Amino acid sequence: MANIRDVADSAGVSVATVSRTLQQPERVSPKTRNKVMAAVQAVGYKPNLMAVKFRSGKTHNLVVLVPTVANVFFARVISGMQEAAAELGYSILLANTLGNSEIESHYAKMVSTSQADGLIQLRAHNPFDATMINDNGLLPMVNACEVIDDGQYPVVSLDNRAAAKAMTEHLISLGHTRIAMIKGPNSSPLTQERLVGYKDALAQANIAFDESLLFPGDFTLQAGYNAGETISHLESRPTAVFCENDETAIGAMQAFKQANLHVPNDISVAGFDDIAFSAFVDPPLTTIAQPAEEFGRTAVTLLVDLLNGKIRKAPKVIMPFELIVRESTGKALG
Amino acid sequence: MANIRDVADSAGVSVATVSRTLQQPERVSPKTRNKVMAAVQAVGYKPNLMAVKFRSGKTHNLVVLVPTVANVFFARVISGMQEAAAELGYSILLANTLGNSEIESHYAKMVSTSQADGLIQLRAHNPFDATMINDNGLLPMVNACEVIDDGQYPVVSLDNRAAAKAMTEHLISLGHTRIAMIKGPNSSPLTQERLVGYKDALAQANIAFDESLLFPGDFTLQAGYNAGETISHLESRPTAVFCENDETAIGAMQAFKQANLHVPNDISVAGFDDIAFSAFVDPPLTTIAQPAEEFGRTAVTLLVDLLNGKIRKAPKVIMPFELIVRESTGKALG
DNA sequence: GTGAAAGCGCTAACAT
DNA sequence: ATGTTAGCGCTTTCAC
Repeated sequence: MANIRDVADSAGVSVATVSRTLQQPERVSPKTRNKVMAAVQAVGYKPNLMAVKFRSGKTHNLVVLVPTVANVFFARVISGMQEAAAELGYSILLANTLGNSEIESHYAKMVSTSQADGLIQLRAHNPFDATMINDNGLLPMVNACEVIDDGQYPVVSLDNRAAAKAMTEHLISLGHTRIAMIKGPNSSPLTQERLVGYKDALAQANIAFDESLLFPGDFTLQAGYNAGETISHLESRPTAVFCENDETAIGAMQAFKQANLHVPNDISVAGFDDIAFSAFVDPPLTTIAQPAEEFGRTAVTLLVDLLNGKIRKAPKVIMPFELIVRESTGKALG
Repeated sequence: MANIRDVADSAGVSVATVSRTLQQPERVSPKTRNKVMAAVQAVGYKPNLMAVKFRSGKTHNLVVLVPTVANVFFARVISGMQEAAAELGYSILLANTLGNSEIESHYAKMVSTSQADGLIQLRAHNPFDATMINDNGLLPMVNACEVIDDGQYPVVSLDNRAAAKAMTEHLISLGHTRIAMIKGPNSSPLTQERLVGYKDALAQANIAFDESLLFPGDFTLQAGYNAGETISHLESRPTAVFCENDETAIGAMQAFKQANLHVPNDISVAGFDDIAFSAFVDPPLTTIAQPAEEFGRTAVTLLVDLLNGKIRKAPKVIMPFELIVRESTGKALG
């Protein structure tokens, strides 16, 4: 592989001039600039960016920790990140962590070992341990989607409480009073916040909160199906089910159908996220739309600002949500 | 940040000894080894891996070109890649190319500029252009899932022809003779091969091939819906539809339902890929299961072998498929 | 405007 | 078993 010295020799200039021509062309006379460019072509020079990154101390790599890329919502977030990163001249190092702290730790180490400039975490968990903390204390990280809101790191999140309240209000406005909730893992702050929003709406409508209407889940189709089956066989069945994501809702709907329950006549079902599939299931799913791609774009932009020292203290960005009413929710009958 | 020299000074040894202790501990006496490890702790040393990669000429990064991470099947492939890469000590640089040659080219350049050791392409398109070819000619690449089979690069694929034939035979065995096909983009070799398999099965059963039974698509839910709508309104409707992926099939089923067509009584629907959603739609989808994660693992393993010179000429790996019969396909009625 | 030269942090001969 | 030393390819003062 031709290196910068070969170009210099071929052009009859010094390596410094070649470097300048490539980095700050305006500081080189047009004449030598042409000579250099010709030499670059002639020897087929391609800069060794590993050397550049090493020398400059900037890798222009960003590590992204995703609980699972197989989640359609995260896939959209990642798309947004890719776009923003490309525009800003950064590359994304994607880590599929499966929520495993060890895997997270492994990738987080890339920041402390100068392989990446910063990190984006999509889970409410600090991936850095004591050995990774650098001299200044905090490593550059942005926390998005599911966040730890302790003011240490910039955060991009949804007002999950308000969104859950909006959905619950929608259900209540249709006459439902026994509204079940299929939840995410209790370890997830998302779940906590949404539960509060759900209770807010109940309280506002003077409906007593009933703990027995809460069902466990983990954001998967299967978990939704399992909860749906349980709910189908309940003696005093709720008339509506609010699921914490669309996969869960789709799984639950499937269970209801197999139990010969009609959605929404026998039971209304609502989801969260508005993934593409939700518009194409039968009946189309009522859900909360989140600007997934925007989440990604914002997280990257924030991280790059952080790296460039353009941010004083950890900002907190709240993204907007939208209630999407489709046909899986209807009036409470009977 | 403490560097290797600081550790050496602190331990009272040379930098070479520190390097050896970290890379090949067996070549250092236990006594100095302990001294060095203590010093590493004391000064909080974290090796600058950018320097290591630069110096060693091996980045241990692999670029992966994915048409879209939002595709559930690719998400599974990526999961498999992550796993294998982690085991082999490599990191994945994921590029969401949206099938755009310029974006592909941008990321492919990472290989020729020493930012990554090799590349995995999931689309039938050579991402390298003339400026990227290195002295030896070919850059290290493995082509998986949708492949260009010209013998230049290692390939991991499915026997799409046989799989499509198997599915068509299944439909024929149920008594169907008018079997429509909702296709992928014509530019995709996948589509060509599957069409051949479909024709194979028809010919074998002495059913005339009818070009008017072919409908365009692009692997999305929406395309499936559109084709499904068209098919619903046909005067002489096919009794079965073979879709080139599950998203397309799910979109089509939705259109059939809205046209009051019952699946499978009025029309059978089959997909391809066996994504998670397919078992949770109504009715559950008959499809072809592909070992997605294995695709990813195999591609990574092959690429690493290639990088280590363990491969002479481009191997061709054919992954197994499995026909999954669920309830979306049934006997041809009437 | 251009060149000479010093290193970034590390590995790998080569010596001892 | 350990130390010395020469770079890897590039950027960046500091001279001229």
